[in-house]
Amino acid sequence: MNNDVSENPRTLGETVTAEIRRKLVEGELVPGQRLSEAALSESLDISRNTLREAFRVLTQEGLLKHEPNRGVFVSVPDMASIIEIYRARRFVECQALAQAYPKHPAVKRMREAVKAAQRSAGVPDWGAVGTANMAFHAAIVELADSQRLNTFYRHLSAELRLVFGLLNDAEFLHAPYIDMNAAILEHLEAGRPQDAAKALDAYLVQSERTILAAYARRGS
Amino acid sequence: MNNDVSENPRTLGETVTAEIRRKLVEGELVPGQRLSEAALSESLDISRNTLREAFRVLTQEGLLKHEPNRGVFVSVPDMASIIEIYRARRFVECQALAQAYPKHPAVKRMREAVKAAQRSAGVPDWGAVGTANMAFHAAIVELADSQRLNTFYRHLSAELRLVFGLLNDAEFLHAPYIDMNAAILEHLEAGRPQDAAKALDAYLVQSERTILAAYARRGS
DNA sequence: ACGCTTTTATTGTTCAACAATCTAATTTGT
DNA sequence: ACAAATTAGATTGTTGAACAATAAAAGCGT
Repeated sequence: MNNDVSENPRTLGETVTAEIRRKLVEGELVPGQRLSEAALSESLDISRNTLREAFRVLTQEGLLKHEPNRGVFVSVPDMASIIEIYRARRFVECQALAQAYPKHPAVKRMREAVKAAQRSAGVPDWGAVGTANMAFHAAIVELADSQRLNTFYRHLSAELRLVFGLLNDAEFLHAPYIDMNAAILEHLEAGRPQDAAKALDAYLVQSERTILAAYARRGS
Repeated sequence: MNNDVSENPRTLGETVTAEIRRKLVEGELVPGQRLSEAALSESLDISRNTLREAFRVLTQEGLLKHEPNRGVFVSVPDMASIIEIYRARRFVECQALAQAYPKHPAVKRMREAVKAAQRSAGVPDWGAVGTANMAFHAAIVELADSQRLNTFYRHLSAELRLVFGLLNDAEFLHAPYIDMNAAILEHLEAGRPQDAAKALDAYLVQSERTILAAYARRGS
């Protein structure tokens, strides 16, 4: 069906969609915020119609919420969403890892992500650590060799970054997991995908707990 | 994040999106067909801008393909897509079934789908059998208790219906699977989710082969 | 038949307008 | 003062027309 995932944005609409998406995942637009068509279209120097097309795409991706006749808002992740996202993550990632072929090309990307995370942790640059961490998990999903699953996971990740934006310090969110990722990779490369999946599951359970706790006491 | 899946279409744009989606999955619009903005907007009696918003949504769902400056086309499933879709189906469905709780509410929906399929097979109404069959598999995914996975699977299903539209007789596509579904359900209800998952995997492998074969000799 | 220009049709994008609807302020009744 | 009803204001929903940008088709000379 030739659905290329995201080739070079060609049209203005695609460009602006990517731009708004960036602002969303980088926290420039915060959850709950209402995105006025008039204001945003003017600030981006595009027409309302073009902006509305971008809104539809990003709403479909779960980053925006459209309330008819009221406007579009940046999605506000609640606890249920966080639990939901992690449930889906465990579902997809663990299964992908458990049935992985240890010499799959994506393993190389996992390895590089681990190294990048360790490097950035030494600087330290926790933002970069977070990025590397997400690349690691995206690579895990790639093990399943499914374009559609990859796209699905990308949307999950983007929603999760919305959650991160709600929290503050990224350090304790990512720091503990560098070693766990390394261990998971080791299991996989040693031909023990089941152990890798088990370690990943533990990772995700702990991560979910940490995020939920941070979410519960956010703002303090 | 409150992303309601598909409440009653309120705005015209949402209504027309649903209408075009229906035409796509019901085969009224066939793969490869180009959807002219001028023609379609006039036939639906809506403006081009509203139509374009609908196009963006349906493109995101994988039903349409957007080629900048050329137009939007109904996605043309090729063999690679079929294989991809089935890979994702096996991934999601088998995992959902394997870890299912035998008393999950979705089991009831599975049971009803099986009964509906058997009833329609007696009529016979193979279109209805196909619909019931898809409901059965959607219910399997519901076992995983993930809204996001459900949405993902709904998109997979819609793409698959595009494939069906490419083929002709629906009978042999669905008829053999009524009993297999019943067997899967029995395994699950008897508390043998692993066996159910195994049977489902066999089901999907066979279904994929059948579809691919029919696809290869389509038009004959 | 081939490569090149020109024409034509379609999409991309904007703008202005108005209808429909929500929100907030104001008025009104008690 | 307070609640309900009304009004006014702002925003979204939708349209139609317009023009620019691009791609497909047609023409043309060789």
